[in-house]
Formats: sequence, C-alpha cells, structure tokens
Amino acid sequence: MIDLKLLQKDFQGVSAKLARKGVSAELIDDLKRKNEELKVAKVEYETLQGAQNIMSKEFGIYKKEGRDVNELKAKVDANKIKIAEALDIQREKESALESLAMSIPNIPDDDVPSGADENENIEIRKVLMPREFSFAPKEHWELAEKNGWIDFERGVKLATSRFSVAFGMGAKLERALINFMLNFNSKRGFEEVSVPAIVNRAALEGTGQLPKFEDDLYKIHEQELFLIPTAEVPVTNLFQDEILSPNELPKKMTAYTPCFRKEAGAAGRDTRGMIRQHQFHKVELVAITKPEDSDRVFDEMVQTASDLLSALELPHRLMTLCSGDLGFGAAKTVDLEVWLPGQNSYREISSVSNTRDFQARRAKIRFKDGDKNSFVHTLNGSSLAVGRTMVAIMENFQNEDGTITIPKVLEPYIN
RNA sequence: GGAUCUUUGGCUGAGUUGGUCGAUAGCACCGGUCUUGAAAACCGGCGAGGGUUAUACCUCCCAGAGUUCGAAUCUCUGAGGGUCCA
Repeated sequence: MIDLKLLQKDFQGVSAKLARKGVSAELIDDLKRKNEELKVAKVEYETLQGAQNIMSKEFGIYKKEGRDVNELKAKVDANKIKIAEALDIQREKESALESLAMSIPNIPDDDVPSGADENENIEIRKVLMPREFSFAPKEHWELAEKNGWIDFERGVKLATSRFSVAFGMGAKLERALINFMLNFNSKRGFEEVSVPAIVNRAALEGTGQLPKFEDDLYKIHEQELFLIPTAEVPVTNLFQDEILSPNELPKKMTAYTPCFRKEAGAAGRDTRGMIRQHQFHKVELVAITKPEDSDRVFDEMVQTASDLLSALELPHRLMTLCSGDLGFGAAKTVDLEVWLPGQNSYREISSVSNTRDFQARRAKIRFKDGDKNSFVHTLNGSSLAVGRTMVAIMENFQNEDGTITIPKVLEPYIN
C-alpha cells in the first residue's frame, strides 16, 4: 500500500510518479480526498466517544454517591445515538478509502526508466554467449516428447490444459534442479524454509495479489483459501504483523514450492510446451531488510540468480523493467531472460523485485528502528522457475540426434 | 463428529461478584550505577495504531455481533489451541 501520509504531504510528487505506472491523476486525487474525509469522520466520532467516556465515568461516581442519574442517563442515551451514526459514517469512509488504497500500485523508483510496456525494458548486460548450432535447434516440446521426459497429453487428461507430467529423466531433472538451486542459494546465505502452498486472504493481501488479481488465483471456495501463485506469498507473510529486532535483519530466505496460476489474461499465449503452465515448480528468494539495505540485497539477489544460470551454463541477459512493465507491488524489477535457441529468443526465467515498504505496510511487517517502529523493505526473486529452466536446458543442451546433455553441475544430483 | 476447557503486550502469566484496567508480576530487552571488562546486584525504562509541535484524546485484551450509562470481565456466533469420548 502506498504511504497515505506521503500522499498528503506531497500530492504532486506522488501522482507524478504513479503516472509513470499508468495511474491516473484523478484516481490519486480521489484517494487523497477519501483520506481527508476519513480524518474528518474520525474526529467527529472520537469527540463524541470522548464525551461518552466522561459521562460514563460520572455515572459510576453518581451511583456510588447515591445521586439521581436520570438526567445524566438521558444525555448519555442521546449521545449514544449520535455515536452510532458517526461510527457508521466513519466505517463507510474507512472501507471506501481502503478498497481504493489497496488497488493503487507501488510507486516506481526514480531510476526506473519510463516506458509503456516490455518493449521499452532496458538491457543491463548479457552473460554467456549463445552457442553456435551446426543444425537447426528444435523447440523444447519436441525434444521433451522425443526423449519421453514430458507428457503433455496425460497432464491434460488428469487436469486440464496447461498441465503436464514429467517421466523418467524429465522427473529426475526437475528434482535435481530443485535440490541444486536450494543448495546454491543456501550457500549464498539464504536460509531454506518450507512453507504451505495454500494461504488465506490476509496473506495474499499482504503481498498485493489481492484484492486486485483474484481472477489469477485458484481458490478453495468452501474455506476461503487460495493456492499460492508464488512462494513469495507465504514466505514474506511469515512475518506479517510482527515487529522484528534490527539485529535479525536482513532476513534472507529461499523456498521451493509448487506455484499455481490461472493465467486468466494469457489466453492464446505459449499454448504449446511448458513455458506457461497452471502448475509449476519454483525456487524463490525472499529478503526482509532495513530500508537502507534493500538496494544492496537486491543486487545480491539478482547476482545470485544470474550466477545460478551461469553455473548451469545457460546464456542469459538482465533487463531493467520500465515503469509500465513493472508489477503491481514492485518499485523496481530486474528480469533475467534465458536464451532459448529453439525459439531464437530470450525468455523470462527469473524476476527480482524490490517492493520497498509497499508489502510491509500491507502486511504490517516492522522493525525496531531506534525508539520507533518502522516498516521493513521486502524483496523477492525467482531462482529459478524450474520448468523454464528445464526448457532452457533442453534447448541449449540439445544434440543433433535430439538427445540432451545434462549440465555438469547437475550430474551429482542425477546419479 | 460429540463433550469440555482455553485464547491477555516478545514469552510466561494475573485479572472472569462488569466501573480510576490498556491492564499486575516474572523473564527477555534497553539505559544507568558498580567493575579493568563481563556476570551478579541495585536503579530506571519498556505493547501497538491513530491523533497532536507536544500534550489531551480515540481505538485495540483471538475475530465479529449483542446486553449495559459503562465489558478483558456477561451472552451469542465463528476461528485457533488443549483434554476426554467416539
């Protein structure tokens, strides 16, 4: 959630920054007005409630002294009606403000380039050059089926489209990658955690998936629970509503979970293969830091993901997302795109974001900052999306006869 | 699934004949005295959000609703936890 105090203080600045993310000035103006209206309503209610408290105390004293309370009771009863009305108004204003505020995205960092969409993202650097093929490289779905690694039809049979099944070496490779990634991240100082893949509404509100993106989530209706779209949700919310001690920061964690996404807005995109599945595996990095440390940890996370790709000998490039391509909660994002020779293009395989205090404010994650309590910064990044890593391995390590060489670092995990 | 108990500030834990209780105490934590330094001891501080220049003031004792002039304390519903019976 954006900082309403900051909005009140610097309306021009905030709305200018949000404009870069495509939020209209009218919306921000509306937010500001709703905030002011709530303040007025609160003062009204609190004044009445204060009077009520005083009268109630008097009432007790009157009783004790045996004085007549009829007149006081009449006053108190009259005031009570006004309080009820004032409270109704306050609640109305409160929910109006909240539902609007919760749907406003985070403010992008000043150094994020302006742009409308992914075409205006800026390349930071390329790491490892794509190999030269002496034959026409195949796409991964062809290789996957040919080697018997992935069965797309049976996934559809079991569930619906965009589900698949891994067999034999395909399944082994998946498991090897998860283990390799977790170990790699652990060595970089990220503590391994294992978390639920089902969470409640509060958790998803905390990280920003709700209330706005409910259509993208699988929901268990009878219990108001949701399948997680990313481990970012449970891991970040681990500290929801907590005040952390400064000496336990930064908290750096890594978690493997399955992820579930409806991909509601992606009809027709990547319908073949395993680039865009409803269920996929991912190893995630999450960090909780003091505000002054988040830039440093952000770089660390980007570097970790990039090094992971390098260890797997996968050519990739780093992209700074422009303002228009930035996710809802992100102030800054670097995407890692892996080279796919079969598709002859770079495709996203990891996305590292700094949300600053946006999620912390929603999830109420704070730390003792001297004598006051301040919001932490939260960061998240994939390292990596397992399915897409398998795609990258298949396409980059394919041989002319359609067989696939396993990257050296994974050998100990396969055998 | 049935019965019963329970849910208080980081933790433990008072408070349940409704009214100076937003709340006792211990531990932890922070500051100080003492010490070469540390420990112990002693002194002081110590829940959160809003609001204010700062006070005042308002809200929060699992969540929600109710009774009452007034609820941590009473009633109902729900959620979590314990125990017993299935």
